[in-house]
Amino acid sequence: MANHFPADSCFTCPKADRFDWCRHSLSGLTAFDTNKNTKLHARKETIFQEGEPCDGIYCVQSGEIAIGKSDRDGNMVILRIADSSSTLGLSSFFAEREHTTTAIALTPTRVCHVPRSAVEILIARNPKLAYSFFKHVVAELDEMEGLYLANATTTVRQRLIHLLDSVKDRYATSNPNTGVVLKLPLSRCDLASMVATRPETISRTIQQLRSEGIADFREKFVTIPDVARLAVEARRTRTA
Amino acid sequence: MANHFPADSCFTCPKADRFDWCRHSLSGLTAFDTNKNTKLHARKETIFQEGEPCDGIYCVQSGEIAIGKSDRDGNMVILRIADSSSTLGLSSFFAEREHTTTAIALTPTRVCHVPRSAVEILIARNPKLAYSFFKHVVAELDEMEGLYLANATTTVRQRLIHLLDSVKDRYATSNPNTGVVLKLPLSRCDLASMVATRPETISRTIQQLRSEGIADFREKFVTIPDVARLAVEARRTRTA
DNA sequence: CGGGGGTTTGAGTCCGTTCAAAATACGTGG
DNA sequence: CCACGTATTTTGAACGGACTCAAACCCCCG
Repeated sequence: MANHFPADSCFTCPKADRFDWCRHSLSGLTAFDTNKNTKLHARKETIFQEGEPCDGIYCVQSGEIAIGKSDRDGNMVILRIADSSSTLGLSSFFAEREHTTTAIALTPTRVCHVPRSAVEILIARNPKLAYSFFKHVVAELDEMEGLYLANATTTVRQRLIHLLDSVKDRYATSNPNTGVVLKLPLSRCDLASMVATRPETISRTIQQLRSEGIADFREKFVTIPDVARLAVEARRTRTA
Repeated sequence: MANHFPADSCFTCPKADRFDWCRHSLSGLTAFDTNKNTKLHARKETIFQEGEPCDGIYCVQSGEIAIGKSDRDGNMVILRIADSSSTLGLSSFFAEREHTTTAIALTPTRVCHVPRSAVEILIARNPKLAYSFFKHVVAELDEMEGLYLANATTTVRQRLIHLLDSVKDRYATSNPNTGVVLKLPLSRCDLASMVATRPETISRTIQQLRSEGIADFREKFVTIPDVARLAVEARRTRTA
């Protein structure tokens, strides 16, 4: 499982620009350092799971993490993707209850776990921090409401295109004259979970997008000849 | 449109037990009273709308309100229903941006609008209040994640049954030996929006539930012979 | 009594699912 | 570094749930 080793110090946080909320709370960081816990997770490893008690928050230093939720039959959907700019577990932390989602590493990942007590100390010293966290959660709520709506009113093709559009900046590798090339940390199954459909359907939809000249999937690389077209195509229902 | 009249005083709030966050903040209520704005909305009236600037929060004193979101083509889904125990607009308020959802009265409704300045004063006097609000938003996020999952993995029939199950306490009118009777403030169109489908499908599903003896819809009244069965049936895919 | 919105019913179609098999990628050990 | 076994992905065919469009129906209100 996860690789344990001496915790990183917040004062030498490998994340160059730290976390948005962290930048403004440097004075309280010593509380963090005394209790922190840094772990390395391999691909597919679980960082935390639905139903597990939540005893703090997670700072993602590097890697890509899928945040998902599954029902009793084992069906799983990916709600969002967290990366090195993310802080995980905020909602469960503030609700003071078990995790309601599951976090799984999509790539090798380095994560700091900060226990409840340390977070509370930090907030006590800097009350505005709570607002910063609050805004994170609000953004997630807004995101979820949008996802829910999109899922109810669009086709798989539209959702997949929209997904590409929404991650095009995050995963762009190069921009030669052939168009933008994305390197997705997602398998076809992951893509399926993200647009709430089945792998078979994703496969077929990918073929369709290729034939339409919208996006060309090769392994985990996606070539998009005309990025601007994504936004347009995301609204079209008919294949025409 | 909405019926304006002198604002209610928080000190004589018609809501007997006040709001959970309000109960603990009585000392700051004078700030509210100076600026508040009480409105009466008729059925189908809009209380606030997506894109509108958010300049405070709303306390629902009485009535039922649909919180929805719609896309550019006018498709609308109902995300949740607010009633007299609800405070509206918290997420937009704390995100400090326009409303991302629309609130429409399902029944005649009495709502107090509390401007931003007043809320801020109240929070300043009682910082714990922010946590109370925070928890509200977290609960909504959790709810949305669950809805999203359910929508992706269940049929309309399952979702409708689950909906009945989840509102059975809120709308129960009587409990004669014929079973529980609910009085829903929802039209068939509203039901459709709540389970993310079309009115026609709701109509057909209702027929199905009647023939299965699960729920009998008559106008806005729903008779449920065996409430315990709802939870069971909500998991069954096959009609068998 | 005559609209008119909401609801129901019907028929046909489509998108996405399901199940099954073939093809391809991938990791692991020799 | 290659060969093999496993997992993932693709392809195919058939099915089914929900949508669409359209018409009939019904109830409420004026």
